[in-house]
Amino acid sequence: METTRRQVGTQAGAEAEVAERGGLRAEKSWHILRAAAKVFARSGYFNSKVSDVAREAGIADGTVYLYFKSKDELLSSIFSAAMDEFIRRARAELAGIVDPREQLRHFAYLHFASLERDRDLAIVFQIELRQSTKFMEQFSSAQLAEYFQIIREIIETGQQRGLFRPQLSARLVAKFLFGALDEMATNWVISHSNASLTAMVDPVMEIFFNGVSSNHAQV
Amino acid sequence: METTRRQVGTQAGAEAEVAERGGLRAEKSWHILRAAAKVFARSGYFNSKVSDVAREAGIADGTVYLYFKSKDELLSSIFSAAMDEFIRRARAELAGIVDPREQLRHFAYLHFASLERDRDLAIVFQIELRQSTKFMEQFSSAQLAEYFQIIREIIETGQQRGLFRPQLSARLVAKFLFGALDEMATNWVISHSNASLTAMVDPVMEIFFNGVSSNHAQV
Amino acid sequence: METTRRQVGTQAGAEAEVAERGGLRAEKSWHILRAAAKVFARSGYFNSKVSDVAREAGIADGTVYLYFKSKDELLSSIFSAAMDEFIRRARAELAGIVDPREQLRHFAYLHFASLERDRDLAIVFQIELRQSTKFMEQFSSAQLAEYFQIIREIIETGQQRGLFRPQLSARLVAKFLFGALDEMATNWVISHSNASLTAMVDPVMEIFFNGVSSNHAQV
Amino acid sequence: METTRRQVGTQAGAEAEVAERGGLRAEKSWHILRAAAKVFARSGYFNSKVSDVAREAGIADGTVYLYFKSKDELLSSIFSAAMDEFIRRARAELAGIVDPREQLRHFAYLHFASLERDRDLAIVFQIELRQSTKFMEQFSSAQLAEYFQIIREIIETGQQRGLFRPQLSARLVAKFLFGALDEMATNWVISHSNASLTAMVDPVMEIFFNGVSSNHAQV
DNA sequence: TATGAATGAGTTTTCATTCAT
DNA sequence: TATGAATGAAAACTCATTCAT
Repeated sequence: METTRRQVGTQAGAEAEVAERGGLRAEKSWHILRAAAKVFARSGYFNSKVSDVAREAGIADGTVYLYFKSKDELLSSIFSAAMDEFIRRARAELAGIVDPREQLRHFAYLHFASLERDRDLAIVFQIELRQSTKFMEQFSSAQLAEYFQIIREIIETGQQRGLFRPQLSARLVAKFLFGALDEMATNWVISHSNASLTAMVDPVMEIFFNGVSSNHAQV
Repeated sequence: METTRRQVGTQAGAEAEVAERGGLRAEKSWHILRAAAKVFARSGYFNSKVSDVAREAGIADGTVYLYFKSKDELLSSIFSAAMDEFIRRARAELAGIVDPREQLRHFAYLHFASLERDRDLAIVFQIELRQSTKFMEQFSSAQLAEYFQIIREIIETGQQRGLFRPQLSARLVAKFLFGALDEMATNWVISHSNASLTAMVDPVMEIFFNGVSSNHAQV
Repeated sequence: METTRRQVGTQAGAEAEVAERGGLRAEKSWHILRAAAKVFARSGYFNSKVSDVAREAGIADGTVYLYFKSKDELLSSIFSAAMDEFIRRARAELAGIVDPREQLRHFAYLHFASLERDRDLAIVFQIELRQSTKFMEQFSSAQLAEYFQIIREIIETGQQRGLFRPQLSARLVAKFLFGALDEMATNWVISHSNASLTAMVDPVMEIFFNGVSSNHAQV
Repeated sequence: METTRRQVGTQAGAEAEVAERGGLRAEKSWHILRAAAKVFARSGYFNSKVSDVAREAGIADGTVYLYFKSKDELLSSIFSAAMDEFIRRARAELAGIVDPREQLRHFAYLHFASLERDRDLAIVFQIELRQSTKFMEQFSSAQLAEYFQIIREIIETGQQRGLFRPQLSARLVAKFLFGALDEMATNWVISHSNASLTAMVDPVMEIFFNGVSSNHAQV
């Protein structure tokens, strides 16, 4: 069974797409966010100066503040924008899949693909965004909640259909899966791996579905 | 099958134990580290001032620098000290367990127990230490490597004994497990949960061993 | 034979002149340098805080760093600016004098006059700039070299014209003269003398030209 | 006429001599001063730590304060001790010389010789001691006064005997000579010259006595 | 909208000096 | 006398943010 590769698009494609969706303001805003992601990925959030971001974006320092109200908001907006996009796409693409197992697999694929096609974003997501309790508490609850919600819904559907073991807590399973995917992603970023991250989807999901025990001996 | 609860000790017990092991210098060094963990956990690393740590430890600002050469080293020493202790204890206790499945379960138990008994440490580990590429790259490789190595060894032994599926990459499985455990821990910290973290060991390991699929349908 | 007193200008005159020559940036830069010289002269370089300089200049602390990259550079820029000005003026005015003896005398006059008309500068030059090997080695070679070069050229010309004893090392004579002038200046500064420094030109040059021996007995 | 080379002694000789003159306290005090001079010469006064001096002297930090009451006093004591020694020696040796011209020459010789035989001392004298108005004003007056006094006395005697031009201000001439000697010394130190400093005595004194003008044309 | 010069709050770290032993 | 652990004052510099143009 193969990893589904529905058109995830190239990075350039994504840029164009986003640009055409918004007006001029949205376009510039997005342009600044791209610059910020690149700068943060290169030097780390704390070592990056707002003026570095401005220079990368080809605008004056003050202009950044016409679009974002603080350096912090630059970081959280990178997260929000990418998460919105991810969730929008996930919901859209998952709607076309029937089997909850394939839905989960595709969800994992989208997760990895969105990081793989934009390494700057991956670095910001896996490394820079983890700083500070502020982010972890503030954003986790707000936007990650929907991420988890999607997984939970699929799990619950799968349980209703007899595909997943019914006694498992859907909430726990969702965290379990996220933890596994997140660790793969972090590891891929930190190791500066050139290997494909999406190639990990099948092996990871295989363990997730079947566990590590052989002949399914109950432990 | 129950989670093994070999004497993990209380936090107070641990303090006394460490103190008697070292000389006066080690004792004071450790005292400062405790204060730092408490302060960092309370306010976050970046919002904490070295003078806060000094005050918490009941010493002068400058004295901190007689034991640690920078604020950064305070953070990394919290990690190192706890990891050393964890690994030492894990190796010791795992040696007394024969079944690789029980070894993994106990490993997970130790992981959760060491965070649960010291919430300051847990916060520092799950939140504060994730900041900056510097830490992630610097310490990951050095000390986390041994953490992963222990898991891998158990996995491989289990595979040789026919307990774990032989075709799985031990490396991948180790990351998978760590990711799941780490996410549980982070979630426990962020949600300010009063629930027991160690109580999650069995449910988590159950999924890890058996997967989420019902009747083990190969996906 | 009198000391030539070509228009050396007042301090106020000098300020205006420099200001009109540069752009706005140069003007502000120069304004900060004046403030720094005043503060350093008053309290000494090490006892002066950058914030003292900023307050004296009527700007914010950080603004100093938009024009100079360190407190050190403030000190060295005072030297450089004054030396550039001195050398420029010296070369210009010496060009109009034929007799090498009068050239040397005028050179000494300019040296003393530039210190006398700006006591802050004099204090910085004679006292504050002497601190640290760093300055002495760094700037000596770079800018003092031209100072010495001017003297040497005059000496050599004088020797060719039979005015100065040909067997003397021009290099040695230049150091000899500088040493004598420098000591007079330092003494004038340290003693808080109200006496005229330029009044010392003729007596000093007289000894320099004729030596201390009476009836020219060869010693 | 040759530069007199009365036994000025080696540095090792000097150390022994001083040591035997004082008691144990004086000996240790002197030992610390040697260490301080070495450290200050190597790193500069401001970059040197009291603990560096203590380590160089092979004693504990606190012990330094049993002999000197501050880091500042360490610097000024180096000056005082060397000046005392210099003046004592100069007065003693000059007493055996009749001709004021030879006295001056020998005085210059002693000045250069004492720096040449102890480069650490030379660096401290020519560079480190010049820092801060404090030193320049405090010590100049106190101990340099006697230095100048010696020169003035010789000058005045020489004038009475018709050897030096009577109309010259002895005070001015003393400064003139000191300035010239001081500049040679500073130059020798800064240029890291391996050339002999004492070799400069004769050429310098020759200019001092006879001036630079040829055929003694009155300028 | 865009600019970019100016602001000024904020904190780690050093190291001379002390003093209990 | 000697030690050296502990003290704590002190300041250069950065950079996010503002605002007059």
